[in-house]
Amino acid sequence: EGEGEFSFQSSKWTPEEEAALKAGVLKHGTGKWRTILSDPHFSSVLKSRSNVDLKDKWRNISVTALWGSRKKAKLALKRALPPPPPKHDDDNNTRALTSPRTHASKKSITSLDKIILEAITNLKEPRGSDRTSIFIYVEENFKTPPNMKRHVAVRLKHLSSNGPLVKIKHKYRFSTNFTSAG
Amino acid sequence: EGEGEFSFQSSKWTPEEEAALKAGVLKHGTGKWRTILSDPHFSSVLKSRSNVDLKDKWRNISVTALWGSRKKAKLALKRALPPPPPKHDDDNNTRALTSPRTHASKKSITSLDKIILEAITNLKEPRGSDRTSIFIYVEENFKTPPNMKRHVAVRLKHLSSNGPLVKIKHKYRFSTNFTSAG
DNA sequence: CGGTAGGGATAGGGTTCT
DNA sequence: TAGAACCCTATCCCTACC
Repeated sequence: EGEGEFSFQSSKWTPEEEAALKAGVLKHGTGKWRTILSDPHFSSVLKSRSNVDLKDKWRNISVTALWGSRKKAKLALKRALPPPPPKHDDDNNTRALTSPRTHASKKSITSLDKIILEAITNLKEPRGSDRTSIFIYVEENFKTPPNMKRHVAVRLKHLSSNGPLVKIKHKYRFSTNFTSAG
Repeated sequence: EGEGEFSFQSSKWTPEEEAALKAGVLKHGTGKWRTILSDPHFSSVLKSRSNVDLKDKWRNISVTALWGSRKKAKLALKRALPPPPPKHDDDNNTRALTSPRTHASKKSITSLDKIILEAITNLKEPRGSDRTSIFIYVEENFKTPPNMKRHVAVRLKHLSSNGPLVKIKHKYRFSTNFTSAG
């Protein structure tokens, strides 16, 4: 077909299909797309989908689930960092789906408190940064032990109770942000 | 708090770049953004643009130059269909009945006059809908033959001269809108 | 080319900036 | 309000690999 003029077949996933996919992954595991499709329990709902469709959709679901809290932090990071080099052709959307740059350049943690201050400074959020943004910043920029969040939370509490940080309570939000006192 | 922020170089498209884009579309067709970028004939001029940039720019060009009122029609459509259906699908063929936006669900044309009236009704434009809005509505919601516009124009003329439609002439515009008489 | 993984491309809705 | 540039997400495509 040489034309293809106005023919799309963009078929959005229905909630039913998505539920079937999730159930299928629960039952058969990820990476078993053809198996899920062949399962008579899901095949009726998913009959218009291919195994590749399932794989792609599962990827999307996973990515967006991961991002719930990351998105805000990433946006803040983006704001805080100077504009990237003169926009080359790999500067399109696809990078968002891959791992954030290279983790090879992460520094080792030396002083957690200094790192926290660095995060808040670099995030440059006008109304301070909340815990999650700080977590993400640290995670993205340093080699972190598995219990980093707890350590950071402890230090945040300490730094704000008798240190250089100030807690900001918002009228319209439930989260508490942190900012420098000085 | 006025911090000297980071100005993003809003790289405006130069006439050369725009010409290269148009030539590229002529040569490779729309939707071949990466191909256009890879074409040595255009890559030098467009080297600071991404495939997504090309797509976006082409959309801007098309909206303003070719289809001035396509946007208006789309906005009207959006206005007209605000409450996405209460999610109420039959078991027969969910995909065909949901999401009027998917082109896969276009109905076959049976009665053009009825379709025209449906368009005007659903577009819900307070001052009636002009030809182009109606064209777009039909194009978006039905499988159309290539000469749909001419057919619709003929029926519009007929329906307004001795039918249920009323032509509205505007003081400040040159276009003529149509609305139901009843 | 049967199936999967992952990079990549595209369309279209949104957002930001002016 | 509008237009241009740009961002975000969902979907689909391509290729390497086994």
